[in-house]
Amino acid sequence: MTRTASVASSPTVGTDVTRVAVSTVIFSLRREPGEVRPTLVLPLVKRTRDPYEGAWALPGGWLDIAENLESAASRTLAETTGLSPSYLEQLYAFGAVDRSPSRVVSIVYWALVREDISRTESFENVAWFDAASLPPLAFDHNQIVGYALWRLRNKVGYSQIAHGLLADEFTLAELREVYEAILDRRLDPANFRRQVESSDTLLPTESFRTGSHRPARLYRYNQDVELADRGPLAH
Amino acid sequence: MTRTASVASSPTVGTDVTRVAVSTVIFSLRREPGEVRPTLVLPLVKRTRDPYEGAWALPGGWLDIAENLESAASRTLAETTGLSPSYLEQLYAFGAVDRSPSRVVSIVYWALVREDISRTESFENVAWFDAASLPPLAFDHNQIVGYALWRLRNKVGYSQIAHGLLADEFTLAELREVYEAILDRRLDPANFRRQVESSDTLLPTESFRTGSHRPARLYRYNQDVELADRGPLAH
DNA sequence: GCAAAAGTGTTACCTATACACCCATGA
DNA sequence: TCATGGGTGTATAGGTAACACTTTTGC
Repeated sequence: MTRTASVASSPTVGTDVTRVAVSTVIFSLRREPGEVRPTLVLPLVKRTRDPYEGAWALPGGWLDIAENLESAASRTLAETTGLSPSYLEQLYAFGAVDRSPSRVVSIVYWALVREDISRTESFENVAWFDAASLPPLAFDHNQIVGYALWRLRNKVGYSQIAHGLLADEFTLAELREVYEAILDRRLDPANFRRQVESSDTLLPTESFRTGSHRPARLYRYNQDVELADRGPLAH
Repeated sequence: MTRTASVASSPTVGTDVTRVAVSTVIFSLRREPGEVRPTLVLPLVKRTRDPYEGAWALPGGWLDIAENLESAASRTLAETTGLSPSYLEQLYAFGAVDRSPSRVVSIVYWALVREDISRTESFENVAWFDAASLPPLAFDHNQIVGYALWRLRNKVGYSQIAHGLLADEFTLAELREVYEAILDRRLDPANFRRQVESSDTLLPTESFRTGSHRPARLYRYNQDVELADRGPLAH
């Protein structure tokens, strides 16, 4: 099934006011059959009108007058990808006067989507890109993605956020590969195991992933601990 | 000299659109003559109109159509306190539908001002409060200040931000007292000295602060290192 | 058996912390 | 000289990183 990604239309007010948009940098993981390590990918929308017609841009839309910021992020995320995020956090408010021909303040969120459901539907005008090698994007969106990547790499170091990219059950090697893809460096399997086991965030199951060499125990994410601190509104 | 703190008037558009405001949580330090340790203080503005008329609120104002976000924060900060900040960083964008009778998205910044210049002028309708014991504020401003305090305490742990509260030259004890006031706990003077000396952020001078017991060497902040990472726009 | 990944043990090193101790000044 | 803060030395504990080693599977 193919749907058309919704394209935001301008609000009814004129261009002499500041308009508020909400965009989201959506990260997921793709494991190519031949590839050794998974890669970080994100969905972009091809613009169908000026400015930057034809260029790729972050999914987003105008903030509705009766809509909370995070609701707008969830809504535009669902409209673009048909997915619901496992993690959603405000990134930054971009409001430079010259970032768009008309005055637009963009409240940007960033999100994680689990890999097992991240390719179930495809939408027109939407494509997934390798986060490490993006084309020139519309507006200041390259800068925004760069900052989101920086935040993700930072946060993976002191929170349990990597779980947000994995399916329900996973091996320690799979979890380590997520860290390696985000941080772009190898981690010692032995030390990684000890660190993550001592953090009380994993629940071992009695199942094993078999198929190659010695079977690896499957773990489940401990729902009792938050993935990460999501800001001032996460009480 | 006494000036009147400017009170923002509504933009010319109607109430059926989302308006963008910019507010700032401004931290400074006050050393009471009798007190042992300095306390963290912040300026608030008494509202002169509905909603929340008579209540204390964060300094701020409406975003001008041709004004960058950070410029608006600097402008309202200067209008309220007559000061320019030693540090200014975006905190968060607050946009819940019910946070104000009309729809307002507030881009909130937080700032540090040096103590030696933080009381040079006084403005009507402005008062400085102990950051640890605030009265009930207008809108969601108590929540906002709480988050700013959390961010300040966090950032003081991994950046050189405490220098932003001190004058040009200072002793290690004075710097330590800033940390103690922010973190609200005592720090070992010996270990504090070693940590800060090994971080390459201080330049020793040949001057000494005298007047009590053994004179203490004065240090200067090393301008080569940034106070802290200020976000995606600080290139 | 052999290769390779799963999983365990051991060690070196670095940093945070606690605290004993000496130094220099004002009163 | 004594009290007090400035400043140095040192021992300990906890955590990170490197890496040798054992276990268990597929082929």
